[in-house]
Amino acid sequence: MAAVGGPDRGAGLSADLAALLAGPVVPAARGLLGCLLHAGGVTVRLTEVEAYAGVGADPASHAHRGQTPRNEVMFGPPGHLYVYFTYGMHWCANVVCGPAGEAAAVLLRAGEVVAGETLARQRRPGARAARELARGPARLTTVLGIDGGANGAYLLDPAGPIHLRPPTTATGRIRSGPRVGVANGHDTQWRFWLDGEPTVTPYRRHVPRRRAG
DNA sequence: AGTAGGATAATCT
DNA sequence: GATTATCCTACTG
Repeated sequence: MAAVGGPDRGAGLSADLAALLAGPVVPAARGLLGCLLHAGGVTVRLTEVEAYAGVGADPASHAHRGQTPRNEVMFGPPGHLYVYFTYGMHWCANVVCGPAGEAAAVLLRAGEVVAGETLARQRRPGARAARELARGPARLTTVLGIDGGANGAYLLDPAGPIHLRPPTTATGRIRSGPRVGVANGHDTQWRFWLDGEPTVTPYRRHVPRRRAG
């Protein structure tokens, strides 16, 4: 799919962000690129995201088979954080999109640490280059100190402990491709990233894990 | 550079 | 009981 969209000049207002998140998930995902997510004393500029649709529409979505205790937040109003635990050790964070009742969300895959780098490095002792700090969905939550306790947090209150702000600088060109690591729906090119950003993760296809023994 | 395997537990069937 | 929207280490070249 060809890259679409030019530079987004001028920082939008928080009201614009709320309207964006209340709309369809794909434009919302694109609009989240370049936004600043602040949590735990660290600020990250989002460089890579993935869109997930609601019930029945997207086999890769956690909401595909309907509401469960885990994905409950996805069914609520937009602008909240959906956090889930996976692979026995990793937390991943999503921004809920669309009107309440429609369970769409945008997975935050990677970002650039723009503030609080000292704290970020303390949380990720193994990281060497700065670009590695929040390069990957579980790394991003680690750097921000996000875990299950942040599930459901409202992101559009600038005074909140975890909040999202519109871009302060022009965002670059947006590119798109297949989503990373999903078992189904890999034909849908719902991964979006900022062209040329070093913090974007390399694409990896889903590889089924064979059980031991 | 790229690939392979292990870690480790909530969630859903 | 199988699967998982991942990451790290170790190995090969």
